[in-house]
Order: sequence, then structure tokens, then C-alpha cells
Amino acid sequence: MTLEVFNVLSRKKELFKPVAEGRAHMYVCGPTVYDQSHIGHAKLYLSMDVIVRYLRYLGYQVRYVQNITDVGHLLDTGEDRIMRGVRRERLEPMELTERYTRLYFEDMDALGVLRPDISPRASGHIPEQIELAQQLIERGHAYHVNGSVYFDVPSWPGYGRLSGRRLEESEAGARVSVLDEKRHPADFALWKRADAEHILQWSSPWGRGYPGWHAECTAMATKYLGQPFDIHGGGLENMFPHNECEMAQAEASAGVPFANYWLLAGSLTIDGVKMSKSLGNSVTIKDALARWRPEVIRTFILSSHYRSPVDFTEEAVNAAGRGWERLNGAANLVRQQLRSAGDGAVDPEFSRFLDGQRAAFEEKMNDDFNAPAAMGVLHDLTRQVNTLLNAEQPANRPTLELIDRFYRDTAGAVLGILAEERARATNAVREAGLIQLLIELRQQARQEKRWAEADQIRQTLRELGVALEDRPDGTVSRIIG
RNA sequence: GGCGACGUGGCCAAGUGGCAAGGCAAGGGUCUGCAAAAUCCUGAUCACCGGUUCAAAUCCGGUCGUCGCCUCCA
Repeated sequence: MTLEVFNVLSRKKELFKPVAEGRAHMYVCGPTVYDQSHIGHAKLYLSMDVIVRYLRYLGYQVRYVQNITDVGHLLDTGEDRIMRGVRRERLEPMELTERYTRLYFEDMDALGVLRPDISPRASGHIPEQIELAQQLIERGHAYHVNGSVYFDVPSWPGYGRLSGRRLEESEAGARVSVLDEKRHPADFALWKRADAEHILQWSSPWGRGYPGWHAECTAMATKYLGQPFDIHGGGLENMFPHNECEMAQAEASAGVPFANYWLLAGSLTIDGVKMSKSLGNSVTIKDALARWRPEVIRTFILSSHYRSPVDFTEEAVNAAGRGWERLNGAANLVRQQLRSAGDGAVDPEFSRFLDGQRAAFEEKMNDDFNAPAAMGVLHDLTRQVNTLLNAEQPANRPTLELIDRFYRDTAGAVLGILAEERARATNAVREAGLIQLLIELRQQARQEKRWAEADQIRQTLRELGVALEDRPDGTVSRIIG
């Protein structure tokens, strides 16, 4: 059983073969840190997170690099976001980007997105970007004009290979007026001359300036991952021009391929339309977290394939949430029963069943990280688990441990949708004790058929977010909402 | 206009040649003091039209519709 990934470069599924046996080097274009992260970022980085997690599950030693774009393209044409942020908050540019870098990590941590192994800042890699531009000039794929350096697109026949675009097809200046100093409208900046009002600028062989649009990703990806490296991830919406330009720069300067596999995630819409500030429909990650727990947001996003577009609607997230409760409820009940389970031998039939389900889970994930199908396997499994947990014969410890292991490995380590146990904090210990006391008081009331009292305890706890469920073998509690 | 993705039951969604996974919602049953949870049962000619094939949601052509991108937001 082997991993196959859909490579955007070839537009088909290919066997994953890393450059170095047992290792996986992966780069993903990170955020520009000028404002709060929104749910679209969550979709992208969550998709990539599960890819990284599964590669690790398979035993690959992963090096995951994701840049932080803190170098603004500060020429204020009225749309520059970093400048806008700087004015809005009256901060130094680096103060602004530092603030939003921290918030970004905070949001990702909250969503259970594992941190990249390296988070290089563009501002910390100016020399590498200058060097890239120099190499391209030396190789005849870039030229210097008035303090700026442009990539000479017509000189590089590979341009367009990723996005499938041909030069003639693009309408020059469709959105932005063409600068006349460029030789060809498709040429793009590697280094830009800085005017006096630019706040962030650096010295270069061509005078004061700042790096071009795509330079940082090329420079940092190859610096930390080598060239070629294994996987370049990102969002489909950046395939052109950003990814295309990155690749052209890298390959034209080094003469070898850039990344072997391009894995691009589908984008996210809200109620059917693109999220944008001007439409006023953006949802920040903090907004979403205020409404749903992180595991539910993950379940929702992972319920469609990473390459597919996702439409974020209240109804869909709620439905995903209820599905998550079923999975998590079963995993939770396994843990609760484990506390009082008796010894015994592993149920051989159930053990075989689990082996089959694990193979099925891996088969789905091996097929281009098909998380929604893998989640389907977990639901099938959960039906059997629930049946076992509700059987007259209580399951024994070794069998429960196997099931627990299964949930932790798949729903937990790979998909990241298992609720964290929060038994560590002292408050949580105290809370668990209080809940247990109430369960016992209610149990007495029930035995004495004082139903009103019993129901009141249950109702009040429910309003506080704790659901009680009476089972033949006792009452269990579940944190809800 | 160009490039690309997509259109599967009320909703979400897997499935790329061989009787259409799974979740949510709905109805019915079991269990239960009640409730909740769980479990069982019930539902789709896969946007439309034409073609290829013994066989198509799946391949080819066309139509309609939705979304994304088209050079400095990375």
C-alpha cells in the first residue's frame, strides 16, 4: 500500500517518491501578516496540516517550512495592506507584522494546526533574494532597469507549465497598468526600486529597494529544503501568477526542477461567494472559534477533499458538528469504560475488525489524502464500537485499549479531531469531582424515585454544558457545545 | 474574452467503467422512569442533451449553471 498524490504539475495522481528515502520536504506559502486570519486561511493550512500529519503517520521524517510574509510591497497605490494596517494601528511596520504573526500562530494553535518546523521571515532573507536576482541576471533570465530587476519571462520557455497558461493568452494589464520599463508585460519584479516613502527598504547592488513579489518563497524554500525538494503546497488561487513565477525563478536560476509535487488546496467561499472585505462577509478564525469548537471546524473542513472548494455555511458546519459528536462520543465512552474495565483477552473478532478498518483508513488516506472518505471509515468503525460498548457483556480492558489506540492514531494524530483530554488542569480535576458528586446525588434520587429532583440536576448541568446519559452500567457525563 | 475547478438523495459529501460510501436532517421500531445517547429499518435512474462500450455518475462532444484565477493581496 503506497501513497499516491495528485500532482498539479502533471494533473494526475503519482506515486509519492521523496528525494531522500524516508524524508519528506515540504514548503507551503504562508500568510501575509497584516490583519487577522480568516476562515479561508483555516481551510488552506488545515488541509496542509493533515497532509503533514499523515506523512508523519506513515513514518516520514518531515521538514515543513512555511514562510511569514512580513515584507510589504509598500508602495502605496491605495491598496497596500501593510501600509493600511500601519496607519490603522499607528504602528511600525515590523511591529504590525509581529503582532499579526503572533495572532496567526495563536489561531493555528487553537485549531490544532501543527506548527511548521521552520517559519522563515521574508525580512530575514533579503540577501538570499538579492542573490537570486543576481543569479538570474547572470544566466540571462533577468534584466536591470532603473534600480529594479525583472524576470525576463519570454526567455524562459518553462513559464506556464504549472498553471497551463500561455503567454499570448494573458491579457496584458488586465488589472494593473503595465509599467513601461518592463520589456514584456508578463515580466515580473525580482527587486523593486524604493522611493523615499517606502518604509521598509534595503541596500542592493541596484540601489535602495525591496524584494519582488515572488522572490521570498523561492529563496527560502530552496535554502531550507534544497532543490529539487518534494512537496510544494498552497492554495489553488495562487497557482497563477505566484506559484508559476516562483517555479520559473527557481528553475531558471538553478537549472534543476524546483519542487517535484505540487499539492494545491481548493478555496473557500462563504454562502457561495468569495470572502472579501468589500463584501463584508469575512469570518475570522476567532469569530468561528467563538461559535464552534476547533474539532468541529476541523471536521467540517476535512469533510470535503482538500482539492475541492468548500462553501462555509452555518448549516453545513452545524451538521459536521453533530457528526463529530457521534465520533467523539464513542471515543470518549471508550475512555470512560476503560477506567473500570476488567481484565481479559483481546476479543479476536474485534481485533481483526480493527485491523481491517485501519487498512481501510490507510487506503483512503493513501489515495491523495482522502480525509472525507477516511472519516467515513471512522464512522463505520464507530457503529461497531457503539454496538460493542452497549452489549450486555462489558468489553474488557485489552479490547478497549485497542480501540482507544485506533482512535488516537487516526482521528487524533492524523485528522486532529479528537477532543483533548483536559484532565491536567487543577480546575478540570475539581470540576470532574463536582460532576461526579452530582451524578451520585442524582443516582440516589433516582433510586428513591424522586424523579423531579433527578431531572433538575440533569437539566441544570445541561444548561452549564454538561450532558448526563444514563446507561445500564451507570451514568456518564459529556461536555457539550 | 482566456485559463482552471465544480454540478451526486432535503443539506454536506466519497466514489473516475461493472449492482451509488459516510454524516446531518426526516419518519418508523428497539432500549429507557423520563430524557439523552446508541442501534435497526425507510430514500438517488449522479445538471441537461448526444456519442463510445456488453456495461458510464465515471470516457468523448455539446448545452446550461456555479465558483476561482487572469501579473505585484502572498
